[in-house]
Amino acid sequence: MVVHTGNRYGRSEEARRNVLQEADDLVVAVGLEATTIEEIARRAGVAKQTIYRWWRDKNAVLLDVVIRDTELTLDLPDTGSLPGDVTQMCANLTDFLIHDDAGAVLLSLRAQAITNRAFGEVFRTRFWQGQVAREQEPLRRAVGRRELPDDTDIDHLRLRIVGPLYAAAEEGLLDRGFAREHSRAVLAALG
Amino acid sequence: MVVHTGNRYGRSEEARRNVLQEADDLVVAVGLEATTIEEIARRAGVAKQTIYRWWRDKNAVLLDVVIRDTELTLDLPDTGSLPGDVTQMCANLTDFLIHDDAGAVLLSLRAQAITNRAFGEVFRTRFWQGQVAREQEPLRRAVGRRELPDDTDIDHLRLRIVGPLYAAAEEGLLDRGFAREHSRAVLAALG
Amino acid sequence: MVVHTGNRYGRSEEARRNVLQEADDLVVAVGLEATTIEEIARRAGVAKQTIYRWWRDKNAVLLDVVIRDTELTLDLPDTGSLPGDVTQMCANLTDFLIHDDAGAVLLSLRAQAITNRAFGEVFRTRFWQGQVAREQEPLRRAVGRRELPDDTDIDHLRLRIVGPLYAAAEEGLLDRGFAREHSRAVLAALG
Amino acid sequence: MVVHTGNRYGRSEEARRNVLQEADDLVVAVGLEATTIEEIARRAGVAKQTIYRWWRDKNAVLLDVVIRDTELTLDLPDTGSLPGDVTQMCANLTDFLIHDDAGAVLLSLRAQAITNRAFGEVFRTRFWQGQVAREQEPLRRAVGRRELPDDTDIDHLRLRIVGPLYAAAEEGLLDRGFAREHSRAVLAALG
DNA sequence: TAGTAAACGAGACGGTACGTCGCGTCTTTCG
DNA sequence: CGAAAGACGCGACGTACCGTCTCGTTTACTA
Repeated sequence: MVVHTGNRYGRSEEARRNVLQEADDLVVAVGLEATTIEEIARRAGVAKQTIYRWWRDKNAVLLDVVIRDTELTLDLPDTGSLPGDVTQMCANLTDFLIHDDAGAVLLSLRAQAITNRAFGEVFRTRFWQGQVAREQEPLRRAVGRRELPDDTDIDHLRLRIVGPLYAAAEEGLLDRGFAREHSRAVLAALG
Repeated sequence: MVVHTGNRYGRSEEARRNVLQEADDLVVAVGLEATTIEEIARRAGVAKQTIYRWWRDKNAVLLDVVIRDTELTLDLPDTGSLPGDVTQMCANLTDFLIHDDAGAVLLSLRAQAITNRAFGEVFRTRFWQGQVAREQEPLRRAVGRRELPDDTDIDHLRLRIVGPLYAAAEEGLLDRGFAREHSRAVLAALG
Repeated sequence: MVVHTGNRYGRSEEARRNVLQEADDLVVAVGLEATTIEEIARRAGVAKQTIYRWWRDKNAVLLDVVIRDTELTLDLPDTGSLPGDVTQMCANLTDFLIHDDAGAVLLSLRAQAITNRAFGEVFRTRFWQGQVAREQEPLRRAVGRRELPDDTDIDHLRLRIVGPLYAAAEEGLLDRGFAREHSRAVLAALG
Repeated sequence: MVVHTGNRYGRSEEARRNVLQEADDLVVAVGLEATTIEEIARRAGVAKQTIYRWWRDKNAVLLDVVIRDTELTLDLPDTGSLPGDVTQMCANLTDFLIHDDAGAVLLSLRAQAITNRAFGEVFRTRFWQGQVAREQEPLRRAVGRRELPDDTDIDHLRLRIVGPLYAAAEEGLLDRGFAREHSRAVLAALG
């Protein structure tokens, strides 16, 4: 594979990687609002214009960070049963939010989508719809397997599962124990 | 009550009210990030300095908006039983988040507390701790009444109750039906 | 006289003076093209926005430098005769172009008016028309005194007088001797 | 003559011609300052690098435009007498400055040499010294013919002849009538 | 007649300065 | 002495060109 350094045939892979990396680091270090394009550029050893050439703004850069990392982490295998899938999903999401730098970025972007309308639209279209679909998948499969009734309100159930996890993460109360306990409680209620 | 217009005897009540009102309106109209102190001042017919004299920044103004309105709305009476309290709390919170302008501001500030570290600290200290206490109250009372076991993890339960509501509000899926259905499901799981 | 430092009742005199001074110095030091607004601001201890608040751009700043200094220097007294006036005018213009920092700025702006169309328009309207009038004045007076015929082509004569001075200044050939010799030759031709 | 389109054995004649042509046109159309290398390249159908391969910068391109055209136009024949030579020189210079596109470029570069020090040096060395020599030539010949005294200050006389023409051109007052009138007046003064 | 090396088009890159926006501070004058 | 008005220093924004670079193509001579 040929690595381009920036010419008519493609952008610089190195620049792209550095920008994503430093943007991620900065958000983790100082928070999203204090993160600036100029500082990302400075730390990535990249010209500001190189960032603007490929991304609309700071949020778009971070969206790429999240998209890259979530697709690796949050696409979960079919364990064959609803309890297994839900437990797995809670564990995965928890690990991502707590241990992965991109998890912190995700929480920030989810917040940014609320305070910035234009970005909210982009966030939902480019990322959140997919994330919602990922979160619905185990439930749809369970309906297919007759583990859940046909008329199950998928979104409501989905929010009962993940809502507390996001809320706990925002309050700093999320950890693996919380996730374990939570999936147990949710599954008990379904039983 | 004497209304000052700004002199040696105290601040102008009118200015204070206008600022809070216009700040609220602006957040609802254009979102928190697009809301600026200069525009608030312009629309409130108030000098920028008058805002800075009484509030640290934009977020502090909005925090006052939320504090004023939550204390009226979300302090719920003791209905005498856990099911009644939980149902009431979900209904109240839902109404606040959906129908009250200050509810939109609250969602925005909750988001801002994530992206802006310094404000996060203030938000937690000045508002969120109180809100958490309000949300815990029905559960503590239920423990007192022996409706819940002594070793109940209050915070976990609290997040299982309100987490989905906040998450649903952020996704635009929250309405009274959702709240009713949700409190029913949560209570069933506790039964 | 009250010296304002920047408030609703007027701009900061100090800022204005510093900007004009440093702009002048910079042009003399590094040339007009290498002079930047950012460097002027830095050296004047002034915010960039403060410059943009009062001047359209770098050229406008320098135009003010020139206007301020030419009006003091180049408005010449009526000596009572054409030879006296012309000699005086050549001497004054020469001294200004050679010894006054603003003279260097004038030569630069005269050049800038050629390479930048929009500024050319401003330069002619705000300064050069006045300068032309000043240069014509002695000749008009001479016509009034019957020292020159009624049908004298004022502009042509004016350019025969000052054209060589500007050209010599641009080539670095201008000095007091040149000016003295030049006015003598021009007057001899008129005699 | 072989026309190369760009290969190891030489540069592309077509590219060279197009660049000079479009640079010239652009300066005439929008002025020197608004003329950019990128726009020249775009209009000439040439890569930016092709320009930088052969010229240091925009000014160097335009200097070539002027050099090419002045050498054709401004090298004047010996008419045999000072009056003939001076009249001819004024007429030629006037025609060049007014009717030839390269004349507009020359006025711009003469201006640029003032505002940009580095280019000023290049301009003088590569072009202006030669132009000065061309302008001196008729006067030197006249000294040789004893039409002018041995101790004539050539440069001063030269500036008295061409200075008003350049100044008039810059003010938009130059035309053939002005040139004719001017050479007559200058010669009368010498008579 | 295929190989090869220079010039080419295209355009991404690291930079610098631009002109704008909003921040939070300040000073003046008025009521 | 609080308020209106608004200038100020500051810092980040997003843009425009600069001059440099690398890529893959074209083309004229060479072996």
